[in-house]
Amino acid sequence: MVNKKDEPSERELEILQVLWDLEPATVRDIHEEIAKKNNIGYTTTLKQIQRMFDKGLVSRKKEGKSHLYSSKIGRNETQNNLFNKLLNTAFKGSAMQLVMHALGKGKPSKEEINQLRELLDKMEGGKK
Amino acid sequence: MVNKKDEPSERELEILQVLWDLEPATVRDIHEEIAKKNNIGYTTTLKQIQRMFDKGLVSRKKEGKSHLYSSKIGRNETQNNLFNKLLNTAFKGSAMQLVMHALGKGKPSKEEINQLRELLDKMEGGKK
DNA sequence: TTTGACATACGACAATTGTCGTTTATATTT
DNA sequence: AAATATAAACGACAATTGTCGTATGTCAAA
Repeated sequence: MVNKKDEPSERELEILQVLWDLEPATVRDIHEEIAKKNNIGYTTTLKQIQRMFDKGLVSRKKEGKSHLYSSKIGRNETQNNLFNKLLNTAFKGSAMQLVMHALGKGKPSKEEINQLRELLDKMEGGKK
Repeated sequence: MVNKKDEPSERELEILQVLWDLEPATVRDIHEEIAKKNNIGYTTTLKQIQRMFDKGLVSRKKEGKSHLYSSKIGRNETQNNLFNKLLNTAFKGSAMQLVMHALGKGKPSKEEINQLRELLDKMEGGKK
């Protein structure tokens, strides 16, 4: 079981996001959240979640007549995977370039800028 | 009618990367580059590129018996799209969080750190 | 001009994804 | 218990993607 490379699809990602905030949650919970931004039916969400269960992306536990779902992969782990993918596919592996890009886009507040400076200081300190 | 999104697929991205470096390039050129990392046949790459042409992702021009392809979307534009997607799907829109993440991963050299400091200074300046 | 060697065109097929409609099971309310 | 409301299970279907195999077109050497 080396590289299972189980990347969640677009919609699965959306569901995971909701789950990370609400878990454990019912399909209804999740669907209502998803439906705020997407005009899709309940059974569509249900199906997606069931497939995610089949794939092992989420776990569940019976509760009354419904199920309570939880994610089996963490937000952080997923961030890592997706980040690395982006890094390698579009930024040729240059994290610096990505950082620059990110800074260029999001306009950090003064506070955040200082926060970043601190981080830089810390990095420099702990190195060499 | 499932999805009419205009984002390159995984393999298409790979092809675009090669194109951005080599364009204009023949299918053979591209394939040989792709084949260094993937064990796939020539016609597979050809098919992908043809589909990309049909979708308008690349342009081409006849040259002898083959075609010379060029990308119709830029590297930067694509970086932007993918970056934004990542930002919104996995990082809840927090560019700062993403920056931190990136810094945590790719150990910047001292020079790069200083380069970043400069960028921060500049940003702060232009922000009153 | 016939023959290779390539390039493109075309069509197929399985897996994945997004989306539903329909049926079945189960809890809740009369 | 019968009726009602919900949730889950199933099964379909079309589009997309990754992968090829085969057929066809074409340029250039024998």
